[in-house]
Amino acid sequence: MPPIDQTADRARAMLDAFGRANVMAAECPSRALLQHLTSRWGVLVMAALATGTHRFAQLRRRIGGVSERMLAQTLQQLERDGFVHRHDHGEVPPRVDYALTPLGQQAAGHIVSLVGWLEDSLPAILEAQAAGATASPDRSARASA
Amino acid sequence: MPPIDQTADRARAMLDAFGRANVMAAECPSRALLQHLTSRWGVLVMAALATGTHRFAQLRRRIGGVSERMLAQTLQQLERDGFVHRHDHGEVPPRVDYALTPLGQQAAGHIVSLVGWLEDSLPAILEAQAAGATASPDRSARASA
DNA sequence: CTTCATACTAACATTCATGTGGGTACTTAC
DNA sequence: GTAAGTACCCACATGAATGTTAGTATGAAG
Repeated sequence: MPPIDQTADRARAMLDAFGRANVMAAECPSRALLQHLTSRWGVLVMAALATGTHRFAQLRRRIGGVSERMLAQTLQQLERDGFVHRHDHGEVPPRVDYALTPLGQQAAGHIVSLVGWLEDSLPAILEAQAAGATASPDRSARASA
Repeated sequence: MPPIDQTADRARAMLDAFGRANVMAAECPSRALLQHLTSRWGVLVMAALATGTHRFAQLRRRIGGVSERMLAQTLQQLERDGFVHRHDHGEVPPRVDYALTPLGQQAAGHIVSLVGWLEDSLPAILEAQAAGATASPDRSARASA
């Protein structure tokens, strides 16, 4: 094997830094965006908002396990990225609505399809895990040899 | 507003814990799976493997910024979950191939569509961010009032 | 009058994720 | 002989992520 492989990989990363976005390149802005969308709470917020406008407390109840701090932080992040729109009614007691922007709706579409697939396939996945677990006794093969 | 809203939210989470998977429920197994798939390196590994079988070092070069430790850890996680298949040729020097399982291919499909959309939409997203940043001078509205 | 709810922020504590450096057993290239 | 490549693991250290608690101004419900 010539070093062509390695060189090609590096060249590809370089090229993409220019004209086209590439999440595989660490410095590409798309990498950060992806991480926000796929962050622990980011995915769930996007999925929740995909079903329509929500208020803060409503999201908090909907998404099991989020703390106020994390929800607020995640929403701000997604707002900065342009995926979520925040509408403050300026009333008191506070009333704020969160909704997806057009871009957010597109992103959310892909996210819900992943999440939906996961939920639908859970049984199959758990089966596969169980089957795989019993069929992999070669974990210590190297140590014993 | 009656407390029906809150009760309904809780009831929904409870219900889903039984028959149907729901990522919104913190204890649902699907939540953990989702986090593995959408983890910092998990998404990228899945996306990389979606283009075919790779060797360890090949993945490491492809995915900008991964350390060996994280790549190994991520691959093991995905293998345990049943999304990735590891084939050790048992040769020396070591030679190990990583590929997606059928389930992994399905999951990867959704992931690449998200990633692909992100890469294609990056310009539009950056524009939206810039536009939104200039149009939101009401950050200190509450403090000044 | 007390409590709860709203939508947060700030400070502090902690846990988890991640990076770093070193090591293994062996082969190939220089 | 020396350096590099392979596919990792282990111990240690650090930083980022997350949780916890307290607090704000106000209205509605009990």
